[in-house]
Amino acid sequence: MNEVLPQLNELLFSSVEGVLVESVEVIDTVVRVEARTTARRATCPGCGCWSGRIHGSYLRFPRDLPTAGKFVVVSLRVRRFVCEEESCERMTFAEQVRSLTRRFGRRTERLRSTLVAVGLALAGRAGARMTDALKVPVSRNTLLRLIASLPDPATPVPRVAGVDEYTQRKGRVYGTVLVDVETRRPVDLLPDREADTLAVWLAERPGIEIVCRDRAPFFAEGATRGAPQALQVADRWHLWHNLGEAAEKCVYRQRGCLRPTPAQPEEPQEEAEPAASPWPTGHRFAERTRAKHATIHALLAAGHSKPSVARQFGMTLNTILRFSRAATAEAGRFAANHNRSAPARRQPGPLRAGSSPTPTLYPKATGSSSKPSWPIAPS
DNA sequence: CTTGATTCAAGCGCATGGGC
DNA sequence: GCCCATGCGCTTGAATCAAG
Repeated sequence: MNEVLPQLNELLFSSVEGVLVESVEVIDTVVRVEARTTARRATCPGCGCWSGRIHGSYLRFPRDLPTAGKFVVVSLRVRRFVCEEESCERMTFAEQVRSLTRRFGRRTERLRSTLVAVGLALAGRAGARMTDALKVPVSRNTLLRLIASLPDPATPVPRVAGVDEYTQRKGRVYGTVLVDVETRRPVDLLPDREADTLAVWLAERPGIEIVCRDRAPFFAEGATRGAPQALQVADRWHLWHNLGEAAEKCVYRQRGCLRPTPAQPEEPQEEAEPAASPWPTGHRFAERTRAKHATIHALLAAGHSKPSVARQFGMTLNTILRFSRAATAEAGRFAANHNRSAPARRQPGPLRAGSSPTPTLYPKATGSSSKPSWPIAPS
């Protein structure tokens, strides 16, 4: 056996210095490797000083990469050293084996890097299934945590920066996502969607030549202040989105010109009333708006004031007024979008530096509503 | 110097809830 | 049904202290 151990040592820890294999035992599906550290000294993680004064030792059981399809557990005896530096806060410290262990680590570094590679390639659930096949099973949460703990990769300053908002919790918490439009890769995430935050981020990257954004006033202001040298353009998605909304509302306004479909004699007639709504039954948005409309009317009927209802819903008073005047939720919804056409609005389209849409048309992120739709220019 | 007991904190798996 | 964030409780390593 003594002749085999050096070969096992070379096989199992060829890239690890300071570890000596003492025995290898196979129990069913588990390979248990007993090993110990051999270094005479270790550096204190607190002060960085070397110490050779041993305080004690204990066993650690880091999981390792599988061997021949069997789970491998290393029974590693590590020592605790006494830190002899008087100014150091630590009295003792445990030694770590470079490229094998880390503080609080329950896996060897090579197993950790393998799991990171699986996580990066397959992400949570698929990655977890793959680790089962690789005989190193971990949960999907563990893979995601490993990826999250990686340092952020260095990203070059984009020439064309895409700016849009994202939601951490829909209707409540919004942030800003920045994308390199040319490589189509995300560059950074900002914790909010404030003009100041975006302006600071852009000002730190003077190489940006074009800012591609939606028409939110806080993005317009942030881009104008932070990257005055950059050309600001509207992104394609919002142009199509605005166009689609405009077409939808135009058709709705002219619905009176549409000839009614001849009633089919065999179909039940009681369905005629719900069909008057442009929203499909069961649609989440439609049901939510109908419920909101009914609740607002109920509260007003119960004697609550409109400002009080507005506070309870986290809406502006104008929105409550529109709902209170509307006989149906559908009327309230479209009144909410169409009755605001009094001030002149800009058409969607390329935006020059310094230009910004009318700020009052886009409510601030107050944590009360979901992302509002953009107002449409009057036809 | 060694050993054992104790406490604290990090790592981990699981359950749950919200959003889509 | 899937994805993701979050919280909870358990396990285990780190750190400290006391006793032999």
